[in-house]
Amino acid sequence: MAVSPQDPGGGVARAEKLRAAGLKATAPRLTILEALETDRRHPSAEMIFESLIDKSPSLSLSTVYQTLETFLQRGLLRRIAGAGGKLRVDGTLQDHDHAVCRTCGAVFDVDPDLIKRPRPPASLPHGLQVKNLFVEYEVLCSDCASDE
Amino acid sequence: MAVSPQDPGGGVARAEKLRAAGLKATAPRLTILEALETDRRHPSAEMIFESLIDKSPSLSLSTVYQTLETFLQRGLLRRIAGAGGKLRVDGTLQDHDHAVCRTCGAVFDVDPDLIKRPRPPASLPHGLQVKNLFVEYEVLCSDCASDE
DNA sequence: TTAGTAAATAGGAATTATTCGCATTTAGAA
DNA sequence: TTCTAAATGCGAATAATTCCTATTTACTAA
Ligand SMILES: [Mn+2]
Ligand SMILES: [Mn+2]
Ligand SMILES: [Zn+2]
Ligand SMILES: [Zn+2]
Repeated sequence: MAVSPQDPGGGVARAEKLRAAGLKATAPRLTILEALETDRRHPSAEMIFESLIDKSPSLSLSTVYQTLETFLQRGLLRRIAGAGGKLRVDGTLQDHDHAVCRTCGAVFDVDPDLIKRPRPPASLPHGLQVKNLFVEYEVLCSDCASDE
Repeated sequence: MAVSPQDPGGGVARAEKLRAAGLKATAPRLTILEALETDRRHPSAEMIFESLIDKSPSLSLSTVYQTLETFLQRGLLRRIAGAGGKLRVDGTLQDHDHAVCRTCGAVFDVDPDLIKRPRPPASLPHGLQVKNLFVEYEVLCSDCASDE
């Protein structure tokens, strides 16, 4: 993560991050992790694949899917419900919310301090254990606002 | 909606509801609307189709999809992002939140008064017009909590 | 170093969810 | 009743994701 003179590009740090999560530091995982750290689009699996295929011609889309799933399970990543329900991911683990354009599905980051977020109860009726509370804004982005 | 002695089953009221929304009161729409009023599962298109196919053997799945889309556009319905992002719908327009089991995808209603919901700003940076604010609980349901 | 081994990958096939195209039917208007 | 735009049913098409499995690879421990 931190880029030092001894580790240009942060590759060693990434490898350690993977091992710390109990994962082998393989080439596909390292490239995907790097993409996640730099890609601010809240990309889909396909978007990640497309962004890497030139540099890593042997990468396969199904590896991207698998890797994202693995990363999600290890908490290296969070999933966003993009418009239409397709998988979008966010490599930024810092606390923040999302705004999704109801028309084009674009995802925007929202400062979490913009609203005072409610503190969720630890459990709900029917024995539901609360793991997380999400706040999502349904918005109309400026592009989509024009033609409507 | 109201079931009177003059309208057993509420069929006439439903037909009026459709016409009031500018839609033809067709047989598929009437059955789907009824299903939506009574099905508390937050069903998918397929679930609705399955629940109706015996009573309406000529109903087609693509009509269910189309009808849901139409109802969504007219505000007769709301869409929920079920687990994995598949389409789930909620015929209950009353204000309430949802809890989605991270493991099995089951959807539960949550009393909106459980937390004090933040009031969203009318707009966000980048010219985003806020249309709606959703609060969603990510939970572990009691079934899924046992085997984990 | 050098095997040995379990884990991970590539690539294609399969599955699932959803959408599309179009010929036929139908609700509601006239 | 007749007419017509709108809605439906059906199958084909597409898109997203998952599955299968032979091959490769990262780490282990000798
Ligand atoms: Mn984000
Ligand atoms: Mn509900
Ligand atoms: Zn937009
Ligand atoms: Zn569950």
